[in-house]
Amino acid sequence: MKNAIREPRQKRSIEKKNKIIEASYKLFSEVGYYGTNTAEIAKCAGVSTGIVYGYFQDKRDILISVLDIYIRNVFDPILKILDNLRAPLNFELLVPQIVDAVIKTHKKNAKIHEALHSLTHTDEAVNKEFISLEDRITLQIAEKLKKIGVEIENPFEKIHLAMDIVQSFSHEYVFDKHDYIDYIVMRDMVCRTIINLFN
Amino acid sequence: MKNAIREPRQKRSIEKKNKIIEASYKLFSEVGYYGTNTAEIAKCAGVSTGIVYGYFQDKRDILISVLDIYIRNVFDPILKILDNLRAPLNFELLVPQIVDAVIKTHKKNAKIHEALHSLTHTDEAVNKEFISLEDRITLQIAEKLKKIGVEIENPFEKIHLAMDIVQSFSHEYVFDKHDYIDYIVMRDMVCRTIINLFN
Amino acid sequence: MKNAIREPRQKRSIEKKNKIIEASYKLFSEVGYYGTNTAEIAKCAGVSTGIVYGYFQDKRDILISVLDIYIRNVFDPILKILDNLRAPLNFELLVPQIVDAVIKTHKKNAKIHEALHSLTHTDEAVNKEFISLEDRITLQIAEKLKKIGVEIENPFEKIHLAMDIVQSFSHEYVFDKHDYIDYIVMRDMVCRTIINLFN
Amino acid sequence: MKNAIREPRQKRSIEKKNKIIEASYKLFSEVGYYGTNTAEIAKCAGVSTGIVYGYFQDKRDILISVLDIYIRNVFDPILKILDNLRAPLNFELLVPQIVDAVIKTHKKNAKIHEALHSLTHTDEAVNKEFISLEDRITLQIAEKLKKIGVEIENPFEKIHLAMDIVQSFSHEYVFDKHDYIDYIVMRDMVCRTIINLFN
DNA sequence: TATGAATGAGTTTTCATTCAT
DNA sequence: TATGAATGAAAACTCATTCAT
Repeated sequence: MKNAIREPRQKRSIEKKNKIIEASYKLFSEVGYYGTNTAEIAKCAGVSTGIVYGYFQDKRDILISVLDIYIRNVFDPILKILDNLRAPLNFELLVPQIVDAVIKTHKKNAKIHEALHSLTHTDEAVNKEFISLEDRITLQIAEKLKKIGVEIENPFEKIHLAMDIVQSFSHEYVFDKHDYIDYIVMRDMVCRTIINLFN
Repeated sequence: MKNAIREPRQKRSIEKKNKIIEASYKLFSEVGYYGTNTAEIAKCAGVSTGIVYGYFQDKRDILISVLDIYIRNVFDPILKILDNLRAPLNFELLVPQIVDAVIKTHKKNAKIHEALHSLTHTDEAVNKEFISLEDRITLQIAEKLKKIGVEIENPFEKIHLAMDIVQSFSHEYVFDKHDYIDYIVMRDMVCRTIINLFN
Repeated sequence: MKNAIREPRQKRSIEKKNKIIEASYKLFSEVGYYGTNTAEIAKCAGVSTGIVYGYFQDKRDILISVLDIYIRNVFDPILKILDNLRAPLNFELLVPQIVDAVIKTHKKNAKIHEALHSLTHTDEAVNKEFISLEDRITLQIAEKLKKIGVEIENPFEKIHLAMDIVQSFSHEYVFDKHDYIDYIVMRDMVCRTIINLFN
Repeated sequence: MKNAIREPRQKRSIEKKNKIIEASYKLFSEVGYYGTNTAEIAKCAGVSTGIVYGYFQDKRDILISVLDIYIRNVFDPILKILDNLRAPLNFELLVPQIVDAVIKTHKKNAKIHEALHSLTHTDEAVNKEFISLEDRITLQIAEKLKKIGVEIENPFEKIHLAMDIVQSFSHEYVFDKHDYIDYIVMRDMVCRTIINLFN
């Protein structure tokens, strides 16, 4: 039972563990996983290097915790939206609301999203977590729609496609990379496209 | 004149440089940039570790060369399609062809795409190269459409959105991550969506 | 008065100190001194890491306590045998008894013996303790023999040699390392050899 | 094929690898395996820390190489003695010669012997190597005796016991630990004991 | 040009010991 | 006395880059 990881129960400890996760979140966002070292994490969290390994097995274990936080940050707003969904659905009103919500979430999480998503290629656990996130979003939306009596042909494919579109658009929108694009126009275009998809 | 990088003129030298790029391409695809070290690159290319620094400033410089190749691999098929474009356009026929072409390209390049794209977050030059690629694709398509007399409202936004959709779908298609998705159904959905966008 | 080590007087304290020693004894036996860390000792003893330093100066100080116990475990059976020694000695009967007793002791202590003895090379105090143990065994046996009127030429050398032989044989016997050796035959050989030494 | 270990072919490289082994041999002898760190090994060998890992997988791999050298240093003199053995054997002359030879070998190797032997407890490979050494010595002696026509009852047990006696005595002799022992007297006693064993 | 051995700063990780509670 | 979280120095090991040949 070497290297037993403290599962902190006391408030102070939990706070310290969270500080380490927050520091890592921040640093991974800014300079990526490979650009961050454990000494910097410790320093940024205001703790010693040693205690980092009191709370986490290794550097990758911190990554997983950061990933957890990220996943929650992304998934929770979606759940909230779904909770408030009532029949009959007015897609004309609903879709823009959702698009704006996703943009808002993405604005807050874009950098850590990039940092974490860039690891899907080389870290199977991270990859799985992202896939699972997509699965959960798709399936929960499908379930909800069915529950409130909205009949859709090929619901999984439609929802998933819509999600992909909103996601990649949000990314474009947030990073505002191309000066020949009018992102307001593009936003409306995205909404229209998705509305058409569901009608 | 320290660190003067040879611009190889002799055939043998050019071949050697290409071998290094190919080896890197392969290794970056398989285990990513950070998972590859220069000794492995040299070994895989069949050259010495030292000579790598005869052809490249540093490891990142190899990355840039690999990126160039990748960009060309992705952009060339698009150029070819554009070259063959003649008015009047039949979107019903054209869009599926393009979608399938992008899928085909993506099948060949998906892994290196991930490896390289994951670096956009931390490497500004890589980031710019990806943005520029999108710019060039969007603008060239727009130009071509104009040239052959196809009038479209908000062409940049439409083309860019279409590109985003096709790209993210191709990624889904190639990695085939979700078992509840019928990717054939989804492909048709993507085509339909894009056709609607342009009509 | 920094680092003042408590000499535990209360019963509970003495018990706690003993628990730490026992835990260390066990762990040193299993994975050696360097393979054991103080956190494990504390955990195995059911105490906090901090209090270990209430009873011991440092990790090495625990080692010394473990060594003390070991020395006692080895020396006491010998004392008991010596106490029961009465003239005239029948070496034919006595030697096998002693050999079997040493084997028995060794069976119980072989692993901790190895763990501790392996430190004689780098820890002078441990080394001295082992030398002193041999000294005391040799001298006490010599004294006893003299006391009961057994005259032996070069008693120290003989006793010491006999002790060495019995010890190294016990080690062989306990670990049973060589399959081409019949350890029963070897045991009789050892007894015979020692009997001859003293006749 | 990460961390490929150089198998040095060039003379300079072999020399460097040997230097590292020699430095380790020296340091392990003086302060033991756990008292030596790789930086010190490198410094003592006059090389960089990095190149140590060019020649060896890890620190333990150096240990194994040191062990190999030690084994050879101990085994070769025995082989030489065996080679020169001719019937009829005069044990009265032969045994003292062997005892002195073993003492001589031990004088040269006692410290590294202790350092390496202390690891048998925690490193199975080291343990096996020591057992194998004893096996080879015992079996080769037995074989040789048979070859030159010397008939012995229970040869393996006798030879092994004799080896144990000589070994533990050599150890005593070299470290000269007990001032009440006359090691010259003890040496004769050892010789006598072994001669009796074989007659 | 080419080799591949060599460098050494930098990284992750461990653990005896201390200290706030 | 007792706790166990916290410290930080030190360890093993890696790898981009250089350099003697």
